[in-house]
Amino acid sequence: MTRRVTSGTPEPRPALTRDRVVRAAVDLIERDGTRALSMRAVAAELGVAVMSLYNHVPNKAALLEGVAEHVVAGMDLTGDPAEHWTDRARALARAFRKTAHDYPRCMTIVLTHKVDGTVGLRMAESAFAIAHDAGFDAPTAVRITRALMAYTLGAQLRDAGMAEVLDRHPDGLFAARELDPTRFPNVLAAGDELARSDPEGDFEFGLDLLLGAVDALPRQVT
Amino acid sequence: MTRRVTSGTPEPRPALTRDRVVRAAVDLIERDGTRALSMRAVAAELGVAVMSLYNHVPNKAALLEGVAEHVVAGMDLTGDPAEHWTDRARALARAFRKTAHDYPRCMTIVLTHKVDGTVGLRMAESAFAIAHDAGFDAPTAVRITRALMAYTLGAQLRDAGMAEVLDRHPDGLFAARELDPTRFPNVLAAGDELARSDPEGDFEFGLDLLLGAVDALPRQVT
DNA sequence: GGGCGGTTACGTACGATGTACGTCCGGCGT
DNA sequence: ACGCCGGACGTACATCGTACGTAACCGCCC
Repeated sequence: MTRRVTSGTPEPRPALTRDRVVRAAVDLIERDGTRALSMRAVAAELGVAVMSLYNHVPNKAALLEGVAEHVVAGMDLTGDPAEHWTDRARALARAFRKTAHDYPRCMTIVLTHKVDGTVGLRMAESAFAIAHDAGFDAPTAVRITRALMAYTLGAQLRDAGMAEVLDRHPDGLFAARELDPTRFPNVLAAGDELARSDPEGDFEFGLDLLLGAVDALPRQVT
Repeated sequence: MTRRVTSGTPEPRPALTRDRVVRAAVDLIERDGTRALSMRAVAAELGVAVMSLYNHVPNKAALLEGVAEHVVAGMDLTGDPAEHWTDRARALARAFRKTAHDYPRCMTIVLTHKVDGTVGLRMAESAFAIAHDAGFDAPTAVRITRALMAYTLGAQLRDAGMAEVLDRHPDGLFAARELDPTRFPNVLAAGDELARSDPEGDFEFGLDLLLGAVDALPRQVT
């Protein structure tokens, strides 16, 4: 069926590679959703037999892990050390948000599978460097980094869930449901204010609060 | 094989119910992990044929949804309105953390499947009531609520990932890996400080920062 | 009491999925 | 020249979710 590569005849098949497998998985996830990711689908995407994938990826879990790593590896974490540290932290968070915007479906993989490992290490390194340059001692810098990451991760998780729900019920969130006014007086009072969707604004609001509070913390005695 | 309930013979089978199905799923998840949850396993847990479950649950996704709802429904969200609003918010966040501690594996289901819907509504209602009582106008209260929920969710997500990684590599996080000192100078400098695991302390640290910052915000003109 | 319709438990069966295993082939070292 | 080894492939199987048809049981009306 499929011919092999021979020296004389240039083949359009560019040799299977772990990177190509991962990349195909990323494309497939972004196009058809995570639910549609199967080894067979990835193989079809590459025009390859299913079992050939296992020469480059031990199993599906590892493939997911590879997807997560690939996505975070694409983040631009470089910042200007001359800027105020809060601006550097903001830039870091926004870099995360940018790739979350570029790879929305893969990002949920990242959130659920790989808060740890080499993935988190890249972000942790950058964040920790910033906190350290800001003058905090190591224990405080660790806590600061963790708080900022928690907030950033959580905001992303919320936005992802919100987006998923929005395209499942294109009309407002509360149009379909009947809310018991005695159990939910405040959300009903808030009304369409809760339905308003401004993920970036919401994110920046909380980020400003958090960064402001951190910046007001006492520094290490030097 | 299995006899039916007849009026004369009292059977130990207490009638299949959606609630019993969901409860069995919760137990199974907490005992054997989310990976082990299958319709067949749930049926076996209840001593029931597989297809009988579908009389009470339309499909597996709905069962997961039921699990999430069950877990959040068990949260004690009652607070003392007389307390300072920041303490009420703290109590709310701690209530979430408590059920996260009681149902660690189910909580990841909640995080990934149900940030929205009735689940979130209960927390949103309580949180929004607190923010409203604190004197903020509706738009600000919404943003405050979202920021606090983002932080809480993110912290929980991080802790879950951390816990999972810790029991996969019982020895330290960095013992196994070789870290490139040129790429990760700061995390290496931090050393075992990063390996320290104090989820509650970390969580309270960030929560205090966030709540303090929010409390310093200007209130609605009344 | 005796059908009887609706509800619920059940068994069978099918398509899809992850992957273990054996085979085969092309290029490279000797 | 020849063996060998890594990678591509096909087959096969266990397991999954669930569509469908069947049968047992309930309460009800005559």
